[in-house]
Amino acid sequence: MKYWLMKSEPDTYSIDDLAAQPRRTDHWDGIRNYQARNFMRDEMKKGDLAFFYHSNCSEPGIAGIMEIVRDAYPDFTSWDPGSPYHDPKSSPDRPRWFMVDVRFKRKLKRIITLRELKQHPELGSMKLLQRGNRLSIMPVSDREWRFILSLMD
DNA sequence: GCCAACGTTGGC
DNA sequence: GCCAACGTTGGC
Repeated sequence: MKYWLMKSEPDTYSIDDLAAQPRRTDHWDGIRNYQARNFMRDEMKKGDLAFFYHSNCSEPGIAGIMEIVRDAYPDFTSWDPGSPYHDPKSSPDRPRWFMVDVRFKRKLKRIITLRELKQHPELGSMKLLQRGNRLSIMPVSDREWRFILSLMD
């Protein structure tokens, strides 16, 4: 079982939006970066856990935890001309982009902000904190996962 | 809104 | 295959 961090802009889709879905489950669409896609398609598996990270907002940070409940499958928004995520190079026959299904597990008692994460040397090698990092889906090590959760104690 | 850092595109 | 131009991400 692996751990992940997945970013979303809360103005577009927040952890509360996920929690409000039927069965608290939704598909994670719109990933249009190859590295993020490859993580999702090749390594992410049903049963994995992920931090829901709020990005590009007033308080960037980890807002909660969700579970991957379906392995990657083609992102159908990629061939929907009406979708903001439309990619003319993707089709049902030759899907270029993929998504997984995620289920809300819980919100953290408080948001663990990016600013706070940066203050811990234990997290120095975390991908999220690397210079210029723009990946929207990235692995989190077991140690980092446990350490981050311990910050709330 | 600014802008650094990056990824992608496309001419050559 | 190179690389300039462009578009996007995301913190601040």
